[in-house]
Amino acid sequence: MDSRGVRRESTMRDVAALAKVSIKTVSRVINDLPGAGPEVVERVRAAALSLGYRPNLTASSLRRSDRRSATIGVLLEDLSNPFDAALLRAIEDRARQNDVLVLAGSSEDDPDLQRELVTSLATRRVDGMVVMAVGGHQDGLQQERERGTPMVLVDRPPMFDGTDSVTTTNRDSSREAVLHLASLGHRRISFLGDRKTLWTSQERYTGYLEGLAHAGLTLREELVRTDLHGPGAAEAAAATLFDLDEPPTALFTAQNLVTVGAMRALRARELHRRVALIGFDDFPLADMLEPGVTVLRQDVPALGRKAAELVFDRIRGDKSAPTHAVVPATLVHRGSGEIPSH
Amino acid sequence: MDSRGVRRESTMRDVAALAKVSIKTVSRVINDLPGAGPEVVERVRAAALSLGYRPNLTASSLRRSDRRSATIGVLLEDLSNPFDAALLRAIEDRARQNDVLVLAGSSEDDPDLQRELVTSLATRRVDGMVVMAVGGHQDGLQQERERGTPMVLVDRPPMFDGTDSVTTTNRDSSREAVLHLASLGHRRISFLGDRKTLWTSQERYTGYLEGLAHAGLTLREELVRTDLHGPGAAEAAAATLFDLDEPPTALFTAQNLVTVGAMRALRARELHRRVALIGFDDFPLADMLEPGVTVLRQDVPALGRKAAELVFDRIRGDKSAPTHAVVPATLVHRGSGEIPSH
DNA sequence: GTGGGTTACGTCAACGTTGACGTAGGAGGA
DNA sequence: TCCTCCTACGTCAACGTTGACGTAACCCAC
Repeated sequence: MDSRGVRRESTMRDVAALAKVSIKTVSRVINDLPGAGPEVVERVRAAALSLGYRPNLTASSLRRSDRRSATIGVLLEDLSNPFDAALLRAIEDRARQNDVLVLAGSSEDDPDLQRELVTSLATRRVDGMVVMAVGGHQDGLQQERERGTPMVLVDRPPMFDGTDSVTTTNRDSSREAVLHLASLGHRRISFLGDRKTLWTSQERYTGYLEGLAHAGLTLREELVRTDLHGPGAAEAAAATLFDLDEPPTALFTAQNLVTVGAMRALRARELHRRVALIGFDDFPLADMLEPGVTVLRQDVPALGRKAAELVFDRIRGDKSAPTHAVVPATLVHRGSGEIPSH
Repeated sequence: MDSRGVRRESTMRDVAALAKVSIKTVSRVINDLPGAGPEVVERVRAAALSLGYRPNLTASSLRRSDRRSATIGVLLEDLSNPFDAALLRAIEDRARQNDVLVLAGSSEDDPDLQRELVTSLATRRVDGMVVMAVGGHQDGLQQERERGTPMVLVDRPPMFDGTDSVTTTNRDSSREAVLHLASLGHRRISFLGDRKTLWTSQERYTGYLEGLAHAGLTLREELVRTDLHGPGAAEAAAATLFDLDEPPTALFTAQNLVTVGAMRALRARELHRRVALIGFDDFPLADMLEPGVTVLRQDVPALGRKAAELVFDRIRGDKSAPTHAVVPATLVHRGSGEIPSH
C-alpha cells in the first residue's frame, strides 16, 4: 500500500527480490524464454504467484522492439445499432484468437468526433484500426493511414488509395431487389434512402436505378426520398408518398432504420399488406411481423471476420496491394417483398 | 523510417531537437504547464506540428504518478445482444465525457473466459472495470476487486462485499407484471426463464412467485420452465406448455430472447391473439408486432450511465461505502399483456 | 547593493520492462 | 592442458515520458 492506501501492483523487481534472482531472469521466466534453469524457474514462478504478479503490458510494449500493444481500435457509427453491434462482436471474436483486445468507439457520423477518436486511439498506440468511415470526411483517416497505422475500412470503402476495405454487394443486391419487385408487376417502385453523403446510400441508389433500367421502368423523381436519418424521418417521408396521385405500389428501403420507419407509415395507413416492401439490412424479428419483411441480408459476421483478418495481416507486416473484399448479401423472401402489384 | 520501412512516431526528443529546447520544456508545452515563455511555446508548437508529434499515452501513464491509462474495461455477456450493446453505448458516452476510452469484451457467460478477459484488462492497466458478472462465478472478480481495481457490476449484483452495483427492479417489476395478468382474470400464468444460475433469473422468478401469492394464486410447477438459453430452447419449452391438459392462459417470459422464442411458439399454434404475454426487457419492433408485445422496459441508458458514473467516482478516489443503485423498469402496455383470460 | 522571490528554463533519475552484451563455470575435444 | 563452446545467469542502457530539483536571470523592496 502507498500513502493513499492504494495497493501498488508488484513488479518484476519485487519478484526478483523474493526469488533472489535478477530482474532479467524474472523476465525470462515470465516470457518463457530459454536461459533459466528448472530450479530457478520454479522459484520465480512461486514468487510471482505469491506476490500476485502480473506483467505490465504498457511498460513491456514501450520497451519491446515490436512495439505491439495487443490492442486494436474499432470505430463504428453507433455501437448500439444492431448492425454495428454484430460487426463489433465478429471483430472481437477474431481479435481474441490473436490475444488482442478491442478499443471501441462510436463516431456518430461526426467528422470531428471521428478525428478525435482516431487521435485517441493513436495516442494509445493501438496496433491497427477497423473503421466505419464517416461519410465524405476521410482526410483524418487518410493522414493516419499515411503515418503507417494499419487500417481497414468496413461497410464503406476508402476515398483514398492504399487502404483495405470490406463492403457488401450494395449495388448488385439493390438491383436484384428492384428486379424482384418488377417481376411481380410493380411499376411504381419507391426508393427511400439514408443520408446521401454515405457511400452505401449512393451505391444502393445506383443499384435501384440499374434495376429500374433493366426492368424497362423509368425513374419517377417523385418516388425517391433520400437523406432520411432515423426512423422518424423515414416514416414522415414514406407517409407523403401515399398522398401522391399515383402512389408507389412497392418500396425499396435502403437502410435498416429507414425500413422500420417505412413500415410504421405503412401500418398507420393499413397498407402493409397491400404495398410491397424490401429493405436493405436484416433485423431481429423481421420474420415475425405480418407480413414477414423481405430483406437483403448482409453477412455481418463475415464482414467483421474479414475486416479483422485484414488488419491482423497488415499488423503482421503484410505489404501486398490493398484488398477490397466484397461480401455478398442475400435476398431473404419473407412475404412483404412478394406482394404483387394491384 | 526504420529498416523495415516502418515510419517511427516522432517523440518529444525529436520535437525538442527541432525547437532547440530541452525535452522537459516540450513536455511542459504539450501538457499546458506553466514555465515556458510565449516565444518558446510557439516554437515548440510549430515543431510538434511539423513533425506530426503525438504524445505516447502509454509512456506517459507509466511515468506519471497517477498512473492513469484513461481507459476502462467493459465486460458484458455478448456485445451483439441489443441489451448489452445499448449498455455499452451508454457507458461509452459517459466515458467520452471523461476523455476515457473503452476496452470491450464478451464473456459469453463463461467463467474461464471472464477470468481471462479480466486478466487481459488488468495487464493493460485499465483504470477501472464495468462487469456483467458470469452467473455464479465471481471469484475472479472478487480477487481483482481486492487488488484495488475500481469495479462496478451491472445487471447483476456482486456476491461479495465492497463492490458497487447497478441493477434493475427485477423482482418488483416481475411481481407487477404477474399482478397485471392476474387482474385480467388469468389464473394459469406460466413462467419461462433463462438459466437459473443467473441472479436476474432468480429474482424474476421470485417476483413471479410473489405476484402469484399476492393474487391468491397457487404455484403450478408444471407451468414453470427454466434454464432456457436462447430463443430455440424457449420456443421448444413454450410449445410443451400447450400440450398440457390445462395449458396456461398467460405467459411471463423473463428475458428478451426467451420472449422471442415464446412468441414463435405462440404464432406456430395461432395462439398469439388468445394467450397473454408479458416479457422482461424491451426489444426493437415490439410495438409493431400484432398484437404489440407488452414488456417490462429497463432503462438501459440510465443503467449504463449510472455504472459509468460509479466507476469514475471510484477512480477519482471516492472511498465511501459501496452503492447498490437500482433503476426502475416500466411496464409498457402494448396489447399482448392486455389479452383477458378466456 | 543586498536579500528574497519569481520566472524560465535545464538536468537527472525513474516508471516497468527488455535487447544487447558480459561472464563465470562446466563440458568436451584436440 | 588449453582452447572453444555452451548454459545460466547477471549488468547496463534504453523505450518515451514526467516528478523532483537545480540554476541563471531578472524584478522589487529596503
